[in-house]
Amino acid sequence: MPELPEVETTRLGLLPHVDGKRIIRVTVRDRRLRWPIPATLNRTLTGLTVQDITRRGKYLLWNCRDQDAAGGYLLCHLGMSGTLQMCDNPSEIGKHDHVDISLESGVTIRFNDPRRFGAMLWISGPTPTHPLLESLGPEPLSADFDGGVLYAASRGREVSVKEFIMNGHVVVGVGNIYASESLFRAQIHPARAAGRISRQRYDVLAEAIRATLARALAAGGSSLRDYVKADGDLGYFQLEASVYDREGAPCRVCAAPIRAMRQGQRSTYFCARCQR
DNA sequence: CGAGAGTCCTGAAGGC
DNA sequence: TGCCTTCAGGACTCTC
Repeated sequence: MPELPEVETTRLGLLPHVDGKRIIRVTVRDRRLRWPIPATLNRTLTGLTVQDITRRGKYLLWNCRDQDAAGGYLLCHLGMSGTLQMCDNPSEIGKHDHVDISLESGVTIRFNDPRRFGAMLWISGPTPTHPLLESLGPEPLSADFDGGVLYAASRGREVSVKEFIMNGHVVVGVGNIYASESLFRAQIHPARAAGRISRQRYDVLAEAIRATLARALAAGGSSLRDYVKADGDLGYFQLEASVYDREGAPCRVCAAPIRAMRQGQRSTYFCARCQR
């Protein structure tokens, strides 16, 4: 379940292997993802050089150009089970190996996605303009993100603060795990209505989100199950969760049992004593 | 516009 | 051992 730190870790892992390299072939074995992979992807990408990979939220954007700077962006989303990694043995095809991107250097990058919640789309043109990217909120680790942003966006909203911060139109990259962890750090009860939280508390929450994501990023991306880094090493990091998946276990601060509940079809974990 | 539910999918885990 | 059910999760899409 890649969250933002895992996506960023993937980006950083791939970059040195693809930056400035020419694509010689794209093999699409199974077009079925969140949306169908464009049938023309191989024809579109072959011959282009990867100029850069950037990230917007959990979307990776491969800037691919020819010598006249024509081209566009390959948009990738890992969904919840997708991996983009260096492929040591491209002749060995495994289950759910959807796409191979072969570079002139001999490197092959493989996209595998068992649950097919991921995406691989093509954006033609000089800028990464796409409906999926249009109304996204700020990057949580950028200077554009602070308590003021959360406060302003939350006025009049009855939705719970936990669902609010998971909304990509409010702030990008806060998934289910880090939403619970950030709220614990900020000592805010996850069921509290977003519109009834003070500016001061949003300052604390914004900092908690930033710190939680930055810590996970520094640890090399986290996952609790099946995440694998771009270079193929297991991305498990034993950065311990404060509340996530710890129902019944003692709060690391006050020892009260961690509680679980459902919010918007998602599991939430919290300490009823620490979080108000 | 906001809120809430539905949807896609596979694999792991739990119950019997 | 094996089948069946449930759950997990990102985020778009639909309905009210």
